[in-house]
Amino acid sequence: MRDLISTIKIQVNEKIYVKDPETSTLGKKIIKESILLIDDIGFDDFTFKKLGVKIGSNESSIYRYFENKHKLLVYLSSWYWNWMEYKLFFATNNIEDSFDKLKKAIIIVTEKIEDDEATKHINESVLNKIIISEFTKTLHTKEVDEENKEGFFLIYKNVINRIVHLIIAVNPDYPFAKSLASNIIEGALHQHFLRDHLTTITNCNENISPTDFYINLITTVLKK
Amino acid sequence: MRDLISTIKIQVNEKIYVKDPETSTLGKKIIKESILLIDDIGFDDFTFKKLGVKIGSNESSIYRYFENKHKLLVYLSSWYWNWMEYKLFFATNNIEDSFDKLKKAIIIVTEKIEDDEATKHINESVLNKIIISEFTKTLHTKEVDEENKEGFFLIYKNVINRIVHLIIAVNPDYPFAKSLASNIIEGALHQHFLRDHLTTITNCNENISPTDFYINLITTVLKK
DNA sequence: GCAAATATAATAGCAATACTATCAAATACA
DNA sequence: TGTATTTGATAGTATTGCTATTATATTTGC
Repeated sequence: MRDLISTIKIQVNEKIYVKDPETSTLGKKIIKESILLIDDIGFDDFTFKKLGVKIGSNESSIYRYFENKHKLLVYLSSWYWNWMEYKLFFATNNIEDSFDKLKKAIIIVTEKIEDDEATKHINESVLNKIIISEFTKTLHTKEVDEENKEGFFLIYKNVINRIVHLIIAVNPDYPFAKSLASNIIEGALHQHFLRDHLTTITNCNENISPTDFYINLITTVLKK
Repeated sequence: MRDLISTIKIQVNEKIYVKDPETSTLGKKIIKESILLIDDIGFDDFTFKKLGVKIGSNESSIYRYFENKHKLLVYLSSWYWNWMEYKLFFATNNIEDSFDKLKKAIIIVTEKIEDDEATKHINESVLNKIIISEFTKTLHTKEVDEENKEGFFLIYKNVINRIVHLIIAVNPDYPFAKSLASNIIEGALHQHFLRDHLTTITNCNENISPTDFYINLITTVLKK
């Protein structure tokens, strides 16, 4: 799987960037270092000027790759969910039993991420931290409907739809497969966030993981 | 209940504001019109300058009530969750059966909000729309840990804890009461958001509500 | 009813943000 | 080697997110 991911190019909607950052060393540097800088100072305080200083490049050069920092975050998110979809595919591909398959998928989308060494310019572990704390901001804008029409969130929706199909395979009579799937994806990020910051309103800690919570949830909810 | 709410003053942590907006007409105007303006143009584009123009007041006058727009949003959120807690209390107070009580509570926190005419300077229906699209931004900042220590999110956590107690009353053996409660509160906002913007990844629409989804969820999850 | 206290408005100003434009220098590539 | 493309450097603009100061209302306490 590691080798497969390193050869398959992660596809991101072309409208998200001005120039594809995968096509140059500066572009890859922008991706790599923006992940570290956003993790470090937070997306709200992140600017292209600061990123320029960090990578020893000019602000205006970064604008040649991304219109603004919002689009960069949408790009990083798309990259993350695309990578997640590959992981899902390879991890569940050879499982026969539909419930085991769903279970494996839930583990993949809710677990804490370790760095995948196959992608040298992206640290998935740090990217996962960004997704936990910043992903919601890609959706919660006044432009969400336009951007949705442009296909900015297609990859994210693909991941959810993959889970939807697995849920239906387990229990075709369950009437809320889509809501359950979107709830688990969003909810897992939220439980990770609560574990890190608002510890009194989650059961998740060093011993109990969001994965435990959601595996228990689907087991009872989809029981026939 | 309507009368009770109009007499009980909604309490908000004093550290959130510079001067209590409930103590003056300008303060109340700031609250009332900021809700409408944030709903109109979105929190990201909202500025004190624009609000000043809208209420025919000076930017600097608004700064005497709130340090910045983030604090104003935290204030509006606190007000909302405090109001929600009153609603929860009065709606569940006289119910004996623990499951009916929980069910009623879930209806209250997940349903679409109509304006409560008892509070003249706050349109709860519009405030609910803001909470759906902007509440997550109060938490997802680099300052979340400090602000949590200062008690900025106490009222929000109170609402969740109230649900936690109701869950435990229904099934004391269920091991994820806190995660379930925080998932439902956050998840319901998210399902409302998806219904409005990303309709393909939710079952919620004009006929099926987030309430239906979560009532079904607790019914199966907490079954003994 | 008047003085004192307080609240609000008006204006100015400053540093940072979020860009755009232009031109020069470096690099790639044919 | 010449040309195209990419990057860097510099400058500039409108807006944001404030703070400070002073003037003018408005409230209140006696």
